[in-house]
This record gives sequence, C-alpha cells and structure tokens, in this order.
Amino acid sequence: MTGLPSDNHLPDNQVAAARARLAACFDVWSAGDFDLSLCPVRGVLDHLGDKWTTLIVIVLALRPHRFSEIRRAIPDISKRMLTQTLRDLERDGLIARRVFPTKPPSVEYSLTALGQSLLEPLTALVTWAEASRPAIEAARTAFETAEAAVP
Amino acid sequence: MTGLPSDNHLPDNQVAAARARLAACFDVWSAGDFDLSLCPVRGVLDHLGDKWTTLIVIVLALRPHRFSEIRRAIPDISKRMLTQTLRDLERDGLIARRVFPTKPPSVEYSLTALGQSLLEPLTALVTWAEASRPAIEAARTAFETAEAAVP
DNA sequence: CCGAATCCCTGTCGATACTG
DNA sequence: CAGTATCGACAGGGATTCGG
Repeated sequence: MTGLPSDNHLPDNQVAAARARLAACFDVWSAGDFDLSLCPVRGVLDHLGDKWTTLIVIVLALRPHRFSEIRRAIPDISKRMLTQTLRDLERDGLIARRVFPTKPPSVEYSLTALGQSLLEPLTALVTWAEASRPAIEAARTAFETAEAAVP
Repeated sequence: MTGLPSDNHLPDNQVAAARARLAACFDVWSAGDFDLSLCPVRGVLDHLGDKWTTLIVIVLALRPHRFSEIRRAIPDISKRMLTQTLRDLERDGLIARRVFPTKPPSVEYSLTALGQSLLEPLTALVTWAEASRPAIEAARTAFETAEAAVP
C-alpha cells in the first residue's frame, strides 16, 4: 500500500471541535441514568444499523418511489422487511406515505423535510466510509497477518 | 434530472449535493451483484449500529483509556462485549492497543488517526440526532395517535 | 488486570401463505 | 398492487467461568 498522505498532517480544529461536542454529549448522557434508550442518538444509530434502512433512505432520496419500485430497486429485500422498515421510518417522520385510491391501490413513499435533512450527515458518513475503505482494508490484512504470526 | 417540487422550503444546494453523491453511490452498488457485504459502507454502518461501538469511540475520543476505565465509563457493558468490540475496532484500524508490561498488566486503548477522522462524520450524525429529536418525538406521538384513531 | 471460552436466551430476519 | 400473519433459523449479546 501507499503511504498514507492524508493521515500525517493531523487535526484540524475540526477534530478538536468534534471531540469537544462529543465530550459535552457524553457528559450529559452519563450524568443521568445512562439509559441508552433515552438517548436520541441511539435510536438513530440503531436504525441506520438496521440492514435496510439506509438503503431505503438513499433510494427515496433519488426520487419518490412506490412500494414495488423500491422492491425492484433493492432486489434482496423481502416484502416483510420493506413494510416494516418503511413503517419505522414513517413513524419517525423521516418519510411520508401517500395512498392513491386507484383501482389497484398504489402507495408512494417520499422523504420528508426531516428525512432530507438526514441526507447531509448520512452522506458525510458514506463519504468517509468510501475514503477510508483502503485504510480499513489495509488494517484488516495487517491485523490478520499479525495474529497469524503469534499463535 | 430532478423536477421535484417537493415539500421543501429548505432546498439547500447541500441537499442536492448529498443526493447527487448518494445517487452515484447507489448507481455503483446496484451495478454489481448488489452484494451488500462488498459495500464498505455496510461494514461501517453495521459497526456503528452495534450496541457499544459508538459509545466506545466517543469515550476514546475524549482521551486514551485503559480497559477498566472504559468499563467504568460505560457501566452497562460486559467484559465480553467490551473485549469483542475493542477487537473489532482494532481490526479495522480505528483504535490502537498498547500493552504495558507492568506488574499487573495494563492495556491502553486510543484512537488512531483513522479513528479520529471518523469523529467528524460521527459528530455530524450526533448533532443531527439531537437537533432532530423534538421533531422525531413529535412525529412519533402524532403517528401513535393517528393509528389509535383508525383501529 | 486483561481476555478467551462456554451456555443460553432473545430479538431479528427470511420464506411462505393469506387478505383487501 | 400493497400489506399482514405465522413459523423457523440464526446471530447478538449477557452471565459466568477459567487462563495469563
């Protein structure tokens, strides 16, 4: 692998600012009962960790989709999980559900303003993941060769 | 490509940029086998969705911690999960593990440069979650009263 | 003090079949 | 077309115990 050019010159008041904010958050969280379910971040992260949530958000970010359109866009998802994930997102106000009373009923899902506001941090994460992929893969192989050397 | 006159009165070019980037990503993903395990984003998101990963990252963002210090900082975590999550993070090169050969052995964990670079997008997400909490909670209660009205 | 191995319960997800 | 209901498989993760 190539030398890591971007890793050397380091932080960035941005990192410091991020750390400061996280410190404040952590302070608040640990002040209370430390009940994770109370933390709004947990709810968000749990959802993003769900297998399909982010994918659906991304699909709906492109344009509104109908139920079957999403299924076609994400072939591996089952009806069950699609319905469930869609409900969760609707429940949290991230997506809107419009029913058209046509003969074969059709339903359109779209991002709400709140859902659109999620795109920015989500994109930041996606961008980071892609940019960091080489480093992560390098770390993984390094880790595995290291553990293979010690047994 | 967008002719969407959606509901937004906050149509930032940021949202448009985010959507464009996500569209590009989605394009690439769906071009291949759509194998989710190949997607670097999945690996990242799955980890963040894990129950303890983000918390540990935040704790280590404050300053390096020893094993037992982390346990004290996050009382609810078990030794098992702490060890496991720490190893996963180390494997991905996000944290570093230093062993001190003191009389009772002690181990210090700290964020690597790569791990620090995660703080920025992570903080963006945390900030979003906190800012959106009122809206999400309002949506939830609205949703519940709505479903209570149509049983 | 740190971590690996075992047991077991729980929630989550997939496949299938059925309603409006 | 859109959604629900039920079942079974599987993995996440908590408690405990043993090893360095």
